[in-house]
Amino acid sequence: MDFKDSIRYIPLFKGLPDRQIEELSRIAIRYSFLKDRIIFSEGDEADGFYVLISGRVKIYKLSKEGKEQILHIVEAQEPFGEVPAFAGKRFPAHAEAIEDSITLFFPRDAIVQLIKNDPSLALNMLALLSLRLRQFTVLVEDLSLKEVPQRLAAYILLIGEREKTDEIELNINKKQLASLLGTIPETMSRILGKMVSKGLIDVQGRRIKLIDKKALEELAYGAKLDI
Amino acid sequence: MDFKDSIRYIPLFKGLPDRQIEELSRIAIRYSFLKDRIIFSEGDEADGFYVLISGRVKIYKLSKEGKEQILHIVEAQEPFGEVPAFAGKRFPAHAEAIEDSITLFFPRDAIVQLIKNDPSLALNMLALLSLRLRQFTVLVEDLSLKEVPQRLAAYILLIGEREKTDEIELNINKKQLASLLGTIPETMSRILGKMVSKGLIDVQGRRIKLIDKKALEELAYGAKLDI
DNA sequence: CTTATACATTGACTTAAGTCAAAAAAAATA
DNA sequence: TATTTTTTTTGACTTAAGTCAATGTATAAG
Repeated sequence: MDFKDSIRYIPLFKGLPDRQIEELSRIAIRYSFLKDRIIFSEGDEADGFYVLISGRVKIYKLSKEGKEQILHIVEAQEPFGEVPAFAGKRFPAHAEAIEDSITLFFPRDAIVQLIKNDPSLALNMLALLSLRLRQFTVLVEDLSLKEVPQRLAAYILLIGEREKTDEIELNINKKQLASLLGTIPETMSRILGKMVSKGLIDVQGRRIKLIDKKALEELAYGAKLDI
Repeated sequence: MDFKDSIRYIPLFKGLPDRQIEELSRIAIRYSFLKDRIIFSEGDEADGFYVLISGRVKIYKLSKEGKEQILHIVEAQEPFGEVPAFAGKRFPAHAEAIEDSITLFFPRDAIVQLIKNDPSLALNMLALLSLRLRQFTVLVEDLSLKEVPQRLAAYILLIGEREKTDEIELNINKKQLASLLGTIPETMSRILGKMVSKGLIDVQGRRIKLIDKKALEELAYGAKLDI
C-alpha cells in the first residue's frame, strides 16, 4: 500500500523533503480500530508511535476503582503514543478508539533514524511534545486549582471560540466530557442544570447554546455558580 | 567567563562533540538567583531556556486565590523553561528559586541552530520532554484519581527508594510538599499525624522514618487510612 | 537572649463533589 | 415498531478535604 498522500499532509511531517516522505510511507504500517477498541494499555511495551488518519482516539488513565481521567482526545492528523519512542519504553496511559479509526504506526528505530537525518522532523516533534506539555500544565491547573463549574465554563467557551459559534455541538458524550474535565457524569449533569437555570446556556442533548457569555467568562475566570 | 566544564557534564548535552560544547559555552549566559527570587512568571515572553547549575527551583501554577500547585522541583543539571523554546512563546508556569541558585540561560535561536546541526542534541531534548510528559501523566492521575493519603504514601516510598534508606529527610518543607501533592499544609499535617498514630511512620521535623513499609505500600496502592 | 517572622499543628466548621440507587430519556439492535 | 442497552438526570446521603482561627514550635534577626 502507498500512504504517501496521507503522510505528506500530516503537520508533524511538514517541511520534510520528498525522499523522507517516501521513506516514511515505506516504514508506516496501517492499523484500523473499530469504535471501543483498545489500541494500547498503560504499561504495554512500545516500539513506535501512531498517527491518527481518521476517527478519534482517547488517551486516558484509570483508577483502581475504574474511574477514568481522559488526558487528551486525539483528532485526525495528530500523532499519539510518542512518549515511549523517546523516553522509557512503555506507554504511560491507555488509548482507545472512540470512533472507528485508521492509524499509521511508525517504528521507533526508523523514526530515530529519520530524526538523525532531518532536523525539521526533530523540530516538529519537539514542538509537538512542547505543546502537549503546555496542555498538561493547564490540565493540572484545572484539576488542582479550579472547581468543576469553572472548568466546564472554560471548556464551553473554548469550543465556542474554536468553532466560531454560539451554538456548539459536543463531539463527545457527556460521560466523556465529565472524564475529560476530571469529574463524573452526575456532577456534570447537575452543573449543566445549574447553568441552564441561571440562564447562562441552553442544552439540547449535545447542543449547547451560549446565552450569557459574559457570565460564562466570569465563571471561567473564577466567579461562583451558587444555587 | 568560560562555562565549558559546567556544560560538558549536563545530561542534556551528553554526546555532543567538543565543537558544540564550545559553541554552547559561548552562547550561555549565567544568571544567579537568591532564594525566593522569581525567575520567570507564567505568561512572560521567553527567548530561551535555562539549565540549573546549582541550587533548586520550583515550577508552579497559582490560582486566583493564591493557592499554589508545584509542577516540578528542578534539581541541579536539569533544564527548565524549555516549552516556549519549541512551542508558543510564553512560559506556561512560574519559576522561583527555593535555594540560592545558579543557572545558565541558552537563547532559543542558538539552540535551534545547534539542534539543526546535531541530532544527538535533538534526541536528548526529545527524551527530556518525553520524560516530563510521563511525569505529568502521573501528576494528573494523582490529582484526579487518588486521595491525598495515597499520594503521600507513594511519595514517601519513592524518596525512600531513591535514597535507599528507611529514614528519609525531606529536602523541601511541608508547605511545599503539600503544594507538590496538590493539597494544603493543614491536610498534610493531619494525614502525617494519622500515619504516625497508625504506626506507619515516625516524624521528627523533616525526618520521616518508614516503620511499616508494607502498610505504606498498600496505602499507596489504594487502601484506606481510616481514623 | 529576646523579639520577630515564618512554619506547623490542632480544633471546629463548611463545602464541593463523590456514592448509591432509581427513574427517565435516548440510542442501538432485533 | 418493539425491546434492549446505554446514557443522562434526579434525589438522598456521605465524605474527603477545604476554610478560618488559634496556638504551638522552630528559625532567623536584632
